Amino acid sequence: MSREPRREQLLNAADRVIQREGPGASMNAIAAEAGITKPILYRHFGDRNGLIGALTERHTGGLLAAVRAALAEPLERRDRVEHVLDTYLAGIEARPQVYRLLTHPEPGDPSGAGNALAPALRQIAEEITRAVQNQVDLGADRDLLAEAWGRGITGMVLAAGDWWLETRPCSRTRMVQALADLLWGRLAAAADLPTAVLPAAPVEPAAD
Amino acid sequence: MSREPRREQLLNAADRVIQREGPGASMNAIAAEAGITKPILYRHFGDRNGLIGALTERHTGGLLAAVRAALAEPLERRDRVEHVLDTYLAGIEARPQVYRLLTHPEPGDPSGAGNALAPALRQIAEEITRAVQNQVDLGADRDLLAEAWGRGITGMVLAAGDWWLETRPCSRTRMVQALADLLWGRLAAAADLPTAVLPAAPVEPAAD
DNA sequence: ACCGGGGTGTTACCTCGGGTAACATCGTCG
DNA sequence: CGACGATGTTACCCGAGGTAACACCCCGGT
Repeated sequence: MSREPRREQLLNAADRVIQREGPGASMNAIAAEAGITKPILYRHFGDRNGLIGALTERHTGGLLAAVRAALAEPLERRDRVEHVLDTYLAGIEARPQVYRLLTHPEPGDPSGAGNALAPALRQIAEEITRAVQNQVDLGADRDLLAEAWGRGITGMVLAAGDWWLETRPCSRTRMVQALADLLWGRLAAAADLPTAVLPAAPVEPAAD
Repeated sequence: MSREPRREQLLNAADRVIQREGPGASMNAIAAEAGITKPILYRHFGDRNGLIGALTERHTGGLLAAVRAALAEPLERRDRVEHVLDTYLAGIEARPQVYRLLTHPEPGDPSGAGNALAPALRQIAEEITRAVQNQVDLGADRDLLAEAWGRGITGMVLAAGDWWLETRPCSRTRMVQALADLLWGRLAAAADLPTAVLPAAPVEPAAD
């Protein structure tokens, strides 16, 4: 029997323990869950990043495909955007731990790190960029705008989605509306409030 | 002489080594830079989080105050938004390593982690939320919208800012324009491109 | 029947980073 | 002087990533 099936088993085990302990689960823990010891893991995946990477790719497919499909949906643009937002939120809602892994990988490599967007999210950002480039007429600046917006929208949904998952301030559809409204320029369209000037916000050091 | 001055010296040393090696610099390295050994650091800051926290608070002040000031600027709303965006980008541009520390802390604590926004950024998000609540008339939903938007905008700028810092695809002012345009509903306003339907994007596994 | 290779697995170890214990020193205050 | 509180030290513990060396087991070839 080739290595593939065992690899799958190991990934399943890793999946379970991460589901249970969140990312950051130790290699020992994963090995134990699989009923084996560390060196086997390392034989199969090289190092921790390899394991996480494999695990990631496995789940990225689903989310990415869902988002891609949503981006290609033959809807009015606003509806399409809402559909994409809802798809993402539904994804992170369904399996928080897994998507935490996708969206908040342990830093680990100090090499090219410093990126707010994990690989899976970078793929989503690229998907959005491509969609914008292909679907929206943005004139001469379109490449720059599409790239910046792809990253920006992804980061926006990531941060807002995290907050939503944590605090559950409202239903998913309401959240989708809120974000779509933001992207739809409601910030620009809304009227000023009467007292636009306020008496200087309190400056407490915020003992975090 | 009380502990405060020494604390400052130690923080300065930590600052230097982080400037040089990025976040993730080891306590040993920091101690060495300060010309001392680890236990002293621990006496002063308790643990690594304590040190990083102190370091963070030290720099958070500047960025936060700048953003807060920009948010309170008596400008047209669009100009104010641009001003805030520019302030943030200027900040991360000026001292990338420092702001990497503020914006991408090592996870460390597996407790309430899972948040896309570091403490410093959460403060900025709150600042934005407050500004939106106080300045923009959003009707009944205003609390929810303001909170969601605060997080969302912060995440957007974080992700886009990281990308911009890394690849420098354009000038800062251009980047500010791109993001302000996004927030201003240009995505909604732009016309469709002729061939809105495309021949299914290639589905390569993306050997990341 | 023998042997070798490629899979399985093991124990035991290394390194490095966070964190601590125990001890030594210096200056100041009563 | 003595005591206290800060300074500093060496030496250690622990956990996690990662590796070396060895053992087993099956299967196919000669």
